[in-house]
Amino acid sequence: MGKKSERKKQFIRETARKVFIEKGYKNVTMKDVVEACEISRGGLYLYYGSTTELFLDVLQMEAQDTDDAFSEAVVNNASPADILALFLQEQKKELLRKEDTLAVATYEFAFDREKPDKENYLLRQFQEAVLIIEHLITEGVRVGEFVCDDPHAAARNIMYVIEGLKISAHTMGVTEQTVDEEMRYLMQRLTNG
Amino acid sequence: MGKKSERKKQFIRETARKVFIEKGYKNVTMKDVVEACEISRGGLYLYYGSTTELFLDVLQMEAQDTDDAFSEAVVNNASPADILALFLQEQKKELLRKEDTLAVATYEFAFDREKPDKENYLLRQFQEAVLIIEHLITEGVRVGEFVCDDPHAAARNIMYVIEGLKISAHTMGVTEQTVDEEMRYLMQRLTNG
Amino acid sequence: MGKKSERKKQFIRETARKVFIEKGYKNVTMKDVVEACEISRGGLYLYYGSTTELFLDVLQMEAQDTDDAFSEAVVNNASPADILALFLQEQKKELLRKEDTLAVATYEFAFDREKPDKENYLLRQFQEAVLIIEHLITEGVRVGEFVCDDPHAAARNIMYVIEGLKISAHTMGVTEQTVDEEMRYLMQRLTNG
Amino acid sequence: MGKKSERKKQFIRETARKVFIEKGYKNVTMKDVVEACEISRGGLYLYYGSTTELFLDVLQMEAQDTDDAFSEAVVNNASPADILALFLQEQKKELLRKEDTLAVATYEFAFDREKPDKENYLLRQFQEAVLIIEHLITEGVRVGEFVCDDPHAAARNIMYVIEGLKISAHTMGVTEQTVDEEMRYLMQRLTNG
DNA sequence: CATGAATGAGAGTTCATTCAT
DNA sequence: GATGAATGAACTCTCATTCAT
Repeated sequence: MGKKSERKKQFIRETARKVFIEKGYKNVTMKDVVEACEISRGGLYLYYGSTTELFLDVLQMEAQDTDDAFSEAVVNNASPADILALFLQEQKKELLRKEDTLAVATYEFAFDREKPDKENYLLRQFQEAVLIIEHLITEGVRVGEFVCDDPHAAARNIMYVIEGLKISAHTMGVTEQTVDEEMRYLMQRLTNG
Repeated sequence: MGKKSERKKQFIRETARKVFIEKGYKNVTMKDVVEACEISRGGLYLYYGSTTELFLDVLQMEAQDTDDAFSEAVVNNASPADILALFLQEQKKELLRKEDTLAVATYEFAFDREKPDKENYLLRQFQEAVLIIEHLITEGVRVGEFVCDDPHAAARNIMYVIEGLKISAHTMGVTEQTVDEEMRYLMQRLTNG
Repeated sequence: MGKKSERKKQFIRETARKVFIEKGYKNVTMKDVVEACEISRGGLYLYYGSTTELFLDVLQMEAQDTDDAFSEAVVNNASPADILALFLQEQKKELLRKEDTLAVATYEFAFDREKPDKENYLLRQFQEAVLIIEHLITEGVRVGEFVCDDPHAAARNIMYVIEGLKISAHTMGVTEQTVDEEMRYLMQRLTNG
Repeated sequence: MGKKSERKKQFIRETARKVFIEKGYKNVTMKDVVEACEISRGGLYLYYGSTTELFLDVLQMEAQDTDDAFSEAVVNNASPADILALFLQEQKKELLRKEDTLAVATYEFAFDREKPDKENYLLRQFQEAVLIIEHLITEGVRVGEFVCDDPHAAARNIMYVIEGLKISAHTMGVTEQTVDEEMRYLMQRLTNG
């Protein structure tokens, strides 16, 4: 595949991303993508054989972008507590974003029984986040900002709360106030001891 | 619809429940249900006009059963800490049950745009659970079993952790050990102060 | 079939008549009739095996009623011109009645290829009307009210105009004024010579 | 849709026309058309979304062809009386054609409630015909062929007779002799005065 | 590479008709 | 007689996928 094709593939991927954001995963048909891209049916099949294949590629692209975001955050020279607060703010923003998020599509994809489960994107994201938080807590404890017996357990618990908030945001709804309160709750536990 | 057909409706509902457990929500077609029930195409439509209608009814049945389970638990004369521990054990059991759970179907249903959103089943379940836990914590504080400034916030946090564990169980997987650790973590916070 | 059944059959027939008026012939299903009558599916089949059978019976009932109307009109002792004018007024009223008419259903029925063409209701109605008009014209000529070479041809022509107005009323629409003008046109030809 | 598919659309339209002629309007299903065209189910939907859409297109095609026929007739240099006689002959031929006519389907279509009533095809045809006849009569009066006080009324009356004959032909049947007699009757009135 | 017409499988839905009660 | 649950045939419509150009 030459340079030109790669650009087209990228165009399809990005357009499909919007479609997945709008309609979730299971509701998206190849026809939807064809129409959104304004290309021919056969043209799409040259690049992707199914919506699953497409979504996997979208997900991978997403992962790269997210990794970059993470990196940026960590590169900051701020104190561990500040970075963690920043991280939670990021999560909050993501949580409350109703439009323009792949969250629902990603959940639906994860639910899908007959997908090629090459690697679990959600798991990797989760584990990476736990590692980062754990690291921050450890650092925080070291510099006296945090009090915590078991940084790993604390980090994992934070992530489960965030997961709980995320799924709740998309199923039953959460208010900004609720998220704020939960985030504060998480921080207090680390600072209060 | 007489007595006889009410029994049949129940039969369909229960059979469909198994189908939803097995295939989720979006993957289930009226044909699937027809085949599982071994009735005729038209026969099913006599009772339910769509899988959505069916799922709503399954959900309602589920809610009734669950309510009963809740009641039983609370009726016990055990101490608040014991009841909460029991409750968490129930949640754990539910969490780890991979087969025989409507969890995924329920999530998928909640994601569905264009469903008649009469009342949010998940939200109600969540709020009821928060109330119960809050009550238990308050009681626990009163009898000196728990230490807690803000029982409502604590209760809600517990439920978000459980939600996080639940969705994680169905997307990235959680081990029994992890659940145990999280549950212990939650209890400790209430007892340690 | 006893007295009671005959009454029920009549009830069905009359209810079905309303349904045919409302929905035409082809659009009416046995289900529609069952629902309109508020009887059971099987119950309807005890009396009528199909909508065709039902419509034939409705038509026959209609014919009887219409015959009575005709008789009344003719029994009058008025002059032939008066009776003919009266007849045309009746036709006008029928023509302009948009609701409460079986006209469309009757046409649709006549179009139906696979009906048992026992006897052509429309043809009989038409021929009877021609006979009556012809008779009136002959009488009118005799008493010097009308001038007409060929009463049969004139009568038939009048009926074709009326048929033309009737079908037009239900396909393209006709105004009361148009009908009036046509009716006057028909009468003038008989009186002007 | 390129050139090639326009040809196919035309093929479908023409094939469907035959189906409508044979079975009327309401009896025709998409399946019937698919089978007549010997194409796939989905293939038909590529061109037409419903039998209604199809029929509207058939009707429009028909209108074009008819318009051409009209034009030809009028272009003739014959006398008004000759042209009118020719017109009536055309109508007679159309009237008596039992096979190969869309008349019944067109009536059924006109009866259909819930159709998109963009423009009333029958009405337009009727009004155009009235205009032409009126013009012919006026010309005929001018050149001394016809005697007529009110050409518009006469023209409209002629059309109602023809409508009456047409609907009668398809509901109760008319003989060629009857049509001839009616046509002669119409001409005589214009020539006799 | 790209197109888009074509296919056919399959889901949804409605009803005429039957039959056990 | 009467009921209404049950069946199955028939239709509508949508897409994934292929293939000739």
